[in-house]
Amino acid sequence: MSIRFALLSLLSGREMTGYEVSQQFGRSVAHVWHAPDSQIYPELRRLADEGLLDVEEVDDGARAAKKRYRVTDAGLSALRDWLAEPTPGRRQRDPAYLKAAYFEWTTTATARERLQEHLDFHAEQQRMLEEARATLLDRSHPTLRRRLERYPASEHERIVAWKVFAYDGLVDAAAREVAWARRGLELADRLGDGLGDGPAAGRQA
Amino acid sequence: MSIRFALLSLLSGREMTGYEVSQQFGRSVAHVWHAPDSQIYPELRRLADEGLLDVEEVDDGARAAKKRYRVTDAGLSALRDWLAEPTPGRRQRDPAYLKAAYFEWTTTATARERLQEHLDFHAEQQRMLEEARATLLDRSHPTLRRRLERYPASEHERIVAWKVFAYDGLVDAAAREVAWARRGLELADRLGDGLGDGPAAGRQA
DNA sequence: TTTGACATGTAATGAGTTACATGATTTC
DNA sequence: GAAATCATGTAACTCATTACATGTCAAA
Repeated sequence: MSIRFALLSLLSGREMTGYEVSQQFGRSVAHVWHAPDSQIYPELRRLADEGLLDVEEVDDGARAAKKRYRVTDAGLSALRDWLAEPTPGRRQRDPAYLKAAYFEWTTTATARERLQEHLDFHAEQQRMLEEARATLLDRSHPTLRRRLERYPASEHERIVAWKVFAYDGLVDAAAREVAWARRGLELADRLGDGLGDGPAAGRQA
Repeated sequence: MSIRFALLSLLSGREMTGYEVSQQFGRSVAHVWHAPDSQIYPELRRLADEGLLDVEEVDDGARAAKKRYRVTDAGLSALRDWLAEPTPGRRQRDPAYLKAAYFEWTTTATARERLQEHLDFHAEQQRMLEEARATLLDRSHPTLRRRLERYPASEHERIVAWKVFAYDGLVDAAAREVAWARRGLELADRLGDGLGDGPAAGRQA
C-alpha cells in the first residue's frame, strides 16, 4: 500500500505528468521504494479517482495526450495521516540470508559465488546511494531543487536534513551488506573446499 | 517462491509433522524468512504433490490425522539447485525509510514517534537474534541439535559456521537499524519543534 | 531508416496477508 | 468447566511482478 504514498510524496514536490513521475521515480523515490511503470500508471489513476490527485489532460496536439497530476489538499492530508500512523514492523525476508543459513547443502565454491554476487550488488547500490546523497547534501539534486523553490530558505535545512538522514541509513545498510559478504568469503576460505562427508557431498547419514 | 525452500531447508534437518513444521518454523527459519501457517500448510501439500516431500499419514487413534513429511531425493536436489541459482537482487522497500525521507510533511514530534517505534522494534529483534545466535554457537539450539546428530562430528563446524554467519549478519542489521533511529532522534532534537512556515505546518508556497 | 525517447497502459500470474473454520485433547 | 495446545487448513483479498501492447516524434 505504500506505493500510493511514494507517489504522493514525489508529487508533493511539484506537479508532474505520468511520464515524468515514472522517470523521476527512478531517480529519487525508487531508492527507498522501487516500483515498475505497470504499477505507477494505474495507481496514479486510482489516486485521481479518489480525489487525492488532480488530473489535467495536456493535449500538446501531436503527441499522445499526457496527463498532469497535482496533489490535492485531500492528498496532502492523506500523506500526513500516513506519516502519523505507526509503521508496521517489517518481516524478515531476504533470500540471501536464507541461503546463507543453509550453505551446508552446497559446496564452498557455490557459497562463494552467492556471496560475491551479494557483494557486487550491494557495492553498486552503495555507490548509487552515495552519489544521490551527495547531490542532496549540496542541493544539486534536480527533483530536490524544484521542491525547495516552493519554500522559504529557512525551511530548506529541515527538508534536506531528513532526506540526507534517510540516505545515510541506506548507504550504511548497503555498506553493511558488503561487509557481511566479505566476512562470508573469509569464512569460505577458512572452511576450505568442503570435500568430505558432509551434506554438500550428497551423502546423508 | 522462497517459502518452499525455507520449508525444504527446515525439513532437511529431520522429518516433521505439519504442526511441528509450523512450530519449529517460528523458532528457527522465521528469523530469516517469516511465513504464517496459512502459507505453510498448503505449501507442504504442494511440495508433497510435486514429489519433493514424502507424506506419511500418522493416525494416532484419537487425535486428528497428522501428516509426517520427509524430504525426498528430488527435494534435496531442488534445494541444491536453488542454492546454486543466482539470488535476484533485493528491492528497496522499507516504509520506515520512505517515511523518513518525507518527514518534512509532519511535525518533529511525529517523526520522533516513528523513530522511537523503529528503535524499539529493531532492538527487540536484535535481542531475539542474539539469543538465537548464542544457542547456535553453543549447539544448544534444539532444531540444530537434532540436525547435527545425523552427521559426523567433522561436519558440525561447517554446518554451524554458516548458520552463525547468517545470524551475525541479521544481528548487525538490527543493530544498525537501532543506531539509525538513534541518529534520527538526535536530528529531531537539533531541528527543534519544527514550528514555522514549513510544509509540516500545512501551508504551501 | 532505424533507434531511442516520449507516453500510457492491460492481462495474467504469483506471492503474501487477514480473517475465519473446525474439532479433539490435555491441563488447570 | 475453561483455557491452552494439538492439528489442519480455506477463502477472500491485496499487493507486486512479468510480459506484452500501441503508437508518435525527433535525431542520427
